[in-house]
Amino acid sequence: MTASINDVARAAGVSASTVSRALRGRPGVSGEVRDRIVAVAAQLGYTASRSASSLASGRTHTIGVLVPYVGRWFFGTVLDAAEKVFSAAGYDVLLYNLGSPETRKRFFTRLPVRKRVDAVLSLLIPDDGESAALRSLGVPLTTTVGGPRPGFTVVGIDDRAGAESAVRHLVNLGHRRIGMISGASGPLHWTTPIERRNSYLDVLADAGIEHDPALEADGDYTVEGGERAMTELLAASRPPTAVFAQSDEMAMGALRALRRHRLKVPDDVSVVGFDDHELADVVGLTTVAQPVAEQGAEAARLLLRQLDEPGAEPPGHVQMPIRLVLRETTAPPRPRGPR
Amino acid sequence: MTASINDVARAAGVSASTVSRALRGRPGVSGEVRDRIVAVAAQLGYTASRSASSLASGRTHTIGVLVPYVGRWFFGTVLDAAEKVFSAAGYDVLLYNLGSPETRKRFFTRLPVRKRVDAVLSLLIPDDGESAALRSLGVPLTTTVGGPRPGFTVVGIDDRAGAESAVRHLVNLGHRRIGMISGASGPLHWTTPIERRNSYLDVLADAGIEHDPALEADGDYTVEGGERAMTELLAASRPPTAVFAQSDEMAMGALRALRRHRLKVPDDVSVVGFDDHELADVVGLTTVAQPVAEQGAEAARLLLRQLDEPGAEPPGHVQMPIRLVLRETTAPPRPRGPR
DNA sequence: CTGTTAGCGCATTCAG
DNA sequence: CTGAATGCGCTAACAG
Repeated sequence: MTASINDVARAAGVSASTVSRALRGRPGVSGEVRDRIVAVAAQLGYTASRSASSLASGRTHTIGVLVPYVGRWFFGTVLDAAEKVFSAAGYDVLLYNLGSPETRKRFFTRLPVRKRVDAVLSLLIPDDGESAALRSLGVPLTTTVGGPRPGFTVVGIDDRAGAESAVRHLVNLGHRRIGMISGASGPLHWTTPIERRNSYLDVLADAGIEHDPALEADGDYTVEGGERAMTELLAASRPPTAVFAQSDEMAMGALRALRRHRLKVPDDVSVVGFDDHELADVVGLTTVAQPVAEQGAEAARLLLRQLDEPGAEPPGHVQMPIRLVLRETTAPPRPRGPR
Repeated sequence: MTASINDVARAAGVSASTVSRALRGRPGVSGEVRDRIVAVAAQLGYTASRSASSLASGRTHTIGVLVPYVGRWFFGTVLDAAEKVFSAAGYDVLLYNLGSPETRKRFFTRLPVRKRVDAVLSLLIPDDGESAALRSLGVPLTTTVGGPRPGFTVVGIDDRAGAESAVRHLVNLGHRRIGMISGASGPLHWTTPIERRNSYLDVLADAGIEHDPALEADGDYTVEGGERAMTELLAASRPPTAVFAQSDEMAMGALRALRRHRLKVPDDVSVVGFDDHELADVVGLTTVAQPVAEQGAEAARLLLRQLDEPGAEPPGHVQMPIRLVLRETTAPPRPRGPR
């Protein structure tokens, strides 16, 4: 079997406690003894068992990260950045991929992170029951999505301002029939699509444009969904001349649908997305950029700070900047004439 | 604090051992008592501490997953699928994002998974030293990349056949100046780019086409790298009329470079990628499709099987099918005339 | 500065 | 079928 702390203690001619202290850099060990212990440990390939040390100390040096879809660009990017911060600080990451309602439900009823993590970073928005479950863990909680929540530190963006800049851009170009592809049927309690929709409605109202329900479709936050939604919109009696997609993935699906219908972008239809996906530039997509990796990194940092300073009051809500990136999928509507 | 096994035992009027047996579905507990214990545990919100149970039993119910870049589509997709299989079987996932040489080195010297996982799934190719370190863990090992390795079960694709189908497709279209964008400067011991390059050379030789080193460039497996590489190729004295990119992300970067140079695809230059990225269809990219999520799921299943049947000899190497997907970025070269 | 003594919470003998 | 003891490997409190 692999070496235990007692093996190291014996080999170094000291007690187990001294080994423990020495290896964790705690004070109370003379330099000479410490060096010897470190050398012996290295030579034996000793690593402390996290299970045992967690059990004894109550600290796990592990962060639980909850993600709806690791395969999705947005979440993968946030996770990547957050993991780097955690691992640099000596923390391991326990990953929970909670995309389907069943896995999600199972997670929150069994709560496998109990007694297993020092903190939780949630990339999904917990509903009230789920929030309560998480709070019952008694560890710091942070999320990168949705609005402020009691008991959570949230790092996010101003969704309303982002959506507003997108829709206003289309209005300013002269569009009057502006469609929207939303991501409404996503996870429960996902307020993002609602916020973005509200902005959309506000801008239309502000511009004196009457809202047409036939110009809204659900794209489920996926490429395929975006394609379906765009196809739906094109089937309307008076199709839109511009579309705001609530995510770049849906916008790309919309582009695909438009291409299949032999419609030119932006000549026939303008499209604006949201996220600034790494491939948005490849397809020339105009979009609302948000600092995705930075949100993950910042959320991780805030969580670590709470671990370091248990007393301090954590920040409730941090907002990162967004900005509209103009590319080639938006232009003024066709002068007039029949489509 | 949160309930312990003794709290449950006391509340149910039984001993801790009975609680342990009942909750884990072990035989030796009467139905009536079992029901009572389950009810009490649920009511108290009891979950066994993984640390304690690992320490006592030696089993962690945790899988370590090593990933070079979680943010990349390929790895995110593999991870997503693998995690679902693991969690469905009751295993948690400890994620290690080992993109940079430093984090990678630290991981393999400190080996934080020691005594912490029941098995390891590596989405990166360990070099010899790293392989030895992993083998020293004494747990089943599986990887989804690279060729067969002693001590590992590997689930992958036939890289040579994949690259061959891509390059042969270009040759069959009539191209003679065929460039390649490879991903050579990736992680150490990453044999994939080498295999694919060998195929490229073989097909050229087979078609009687002389290999021109000026037609090869390194794209680092990223969109930006692909763009840079394509720009390089276009600067050659006799630029290629077709390009094989070793990944879709690099192919998309190449498309961007071509667009910036006002070159038409496929009229001026044909492009074929590798992977069948979820957005390949959006940009109409011809590519070699590989079953990405399936590889993750299959690798996870094989690992679980080894955990269930410790005696059985694990399969050494499983190959998944690839296929060429024809879209709109490939066509015969321009008839003749000056470019 | 160092060693000794107790658990951390659970799974696993072994008795009964 | 059930309970009492024992120890997993480590850290923390206490002595010295």
